[in-house]
Amino acid sequence: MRASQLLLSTTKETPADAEVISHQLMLRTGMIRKLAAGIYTWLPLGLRVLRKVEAIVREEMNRIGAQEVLMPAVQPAELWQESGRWGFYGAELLRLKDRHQRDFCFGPTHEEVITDMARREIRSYKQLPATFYQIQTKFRDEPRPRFGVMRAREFLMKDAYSFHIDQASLQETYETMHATYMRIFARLGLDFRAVYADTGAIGGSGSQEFHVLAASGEDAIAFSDTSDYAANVELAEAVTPAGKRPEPQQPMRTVDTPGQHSIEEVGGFLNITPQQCVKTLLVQGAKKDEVIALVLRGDHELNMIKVGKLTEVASPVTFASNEQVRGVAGCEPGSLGPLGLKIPVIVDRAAAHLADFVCGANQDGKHLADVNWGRDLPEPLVADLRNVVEGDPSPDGKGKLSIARGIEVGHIFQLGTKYSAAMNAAVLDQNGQPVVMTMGCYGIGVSRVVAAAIEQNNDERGIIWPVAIAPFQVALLPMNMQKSQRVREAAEQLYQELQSAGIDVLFDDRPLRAGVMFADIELIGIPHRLVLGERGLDAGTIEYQGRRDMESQNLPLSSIVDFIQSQLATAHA
RNA sequence: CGGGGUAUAGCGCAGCCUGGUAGCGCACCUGCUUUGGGAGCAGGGUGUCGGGGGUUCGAAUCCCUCUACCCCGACCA
Repeated sequence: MRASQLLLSTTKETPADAEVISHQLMLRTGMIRKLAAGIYTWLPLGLRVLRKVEAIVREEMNRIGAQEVLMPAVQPAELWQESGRWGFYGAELLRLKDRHQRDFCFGPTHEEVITDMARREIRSYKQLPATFYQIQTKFRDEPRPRFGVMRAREFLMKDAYSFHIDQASLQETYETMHATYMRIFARLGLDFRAVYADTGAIGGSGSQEFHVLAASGEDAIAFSDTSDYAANVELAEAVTPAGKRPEPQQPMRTVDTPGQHSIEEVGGFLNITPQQCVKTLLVQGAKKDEVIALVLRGDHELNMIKVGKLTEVASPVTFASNEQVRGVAGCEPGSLGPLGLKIPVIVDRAAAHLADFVCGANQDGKHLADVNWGRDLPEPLVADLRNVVEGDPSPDGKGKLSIARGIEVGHIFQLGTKYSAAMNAAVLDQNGQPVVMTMGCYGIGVSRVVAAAIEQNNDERGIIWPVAIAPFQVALLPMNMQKSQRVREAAEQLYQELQSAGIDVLFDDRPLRAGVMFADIELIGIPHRLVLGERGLDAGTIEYQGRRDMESQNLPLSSIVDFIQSQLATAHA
């Protein structure tokens, strides 16, 4: 494509409201423009990238025999009432009324529509298993859209749904899909991890997320340094510490800690580490007006997902008010401790493994030291309450955990019969008996992938696209083409040759100074750059520089097309 | 939803406190020069100062109100 015919709206300045680098660069390069909060127009440059991501996803879906469909964005309320989600989904569901005052929603996901389609079209077990997918615009009325297309309200998603006669068949397709996702994200050129995950609002049993690793990621993921175990920190189990709990060494004593509240303050004051302290948090119980105490080691963080699943605790997890704390313990939150509380106390595995620890005395300005379970207070009720931390043993027993940040770009679920049972989607089995179909669902955030790729691949000059999804593979920059007939002719000829070789080339034929061209091409992140000038023509050479290269190199003009092809082939290997 | 903030040219901002002329940089248009790393000179304003109401002789500026957007906490691809 000729740059003179491309709407190339690059800017030097960064828009004030863009927080993360991918959002800034997508705006500066002119890939997207905001129309409203969380709603974006894809300009030509951005759409080229989006289409390339789509193409790879589509190819890989087709390769495993998934069939492409296109379902409506606007869906009738009846289907959602049937599945029970019209009431359950909440404010995130954008609801509409038509002129007859009938209720509709703009689809945030398509389990209902596909299940309805399947129950009408699929009659026999002989038609199973079957997988359908679409690449389509979704709308989720996020409470807080941010980071550009990373967390938009309107976004492009590939969603696939599989139907099965039984769990074994689902398991098979789920594993195929897992392998396909691995291929897709590898082909996209991304550094990613598949991790075990919570199932959230979609529901179902088994579930894995695919995360692009990036420091700005909104999720924390834990993975083993020796096995392939990886899980979202929300889910990763903090295992019971190895070995026996140490024996008590010292008698319990009360210490004055005037004005010391936080673990850091108390630890600093008593000259001990946070690992020797426990902290006590009070949350609302599952029963009305009940308060539950949770005890963690001082250096650990509460995991709201794990705690929310405890039968004793109200979900979502809500902290007790200061009034409730005073009512229960007779002190401020900073002096809470597990001794003598008249409410249920649940202790994290690591905290339960401590001996001679420090805790609040339930009396302002005082703490207890050298406290021991089973001696100074009863043996506790123990549960996994905390987020895993760097260095924790891996739950699979192999190696230690590392923590990394990730951007969730894909999620695969084993749904079971959650929707098919609610909507009575059944087929006849060998015996002519109706059997409710078992389902799986599989999503990829196509527009989010674009942002994630930038988040992972950029430098101070701009984006560095993986070749597979770059808007153009090669940029051809003629120097001073307006003045030099020779450069013009050579550039036009090379442009034709590159195109004939099937290379996606951006020919910068704009009448601009060299510096402007260089800056633009680097900003928009084209992986390979060719610079053609008088000097090179005299020597029969052309200047080549990869986007990540420090230096350019002069190569023979006669074989440059072959050279570029070999570069592109290497990138795909 | 809870808490905080912003709204002035396409973008980034000043002006507001102390009411009186609409301003700067970038971008954009015209001309000349320049031409391998975001050029220089000269000329050009493209604006409902977010909307509505009020105070005033006079409002970007003061008051009321509405809206939109952004940031910090509970969700998701």
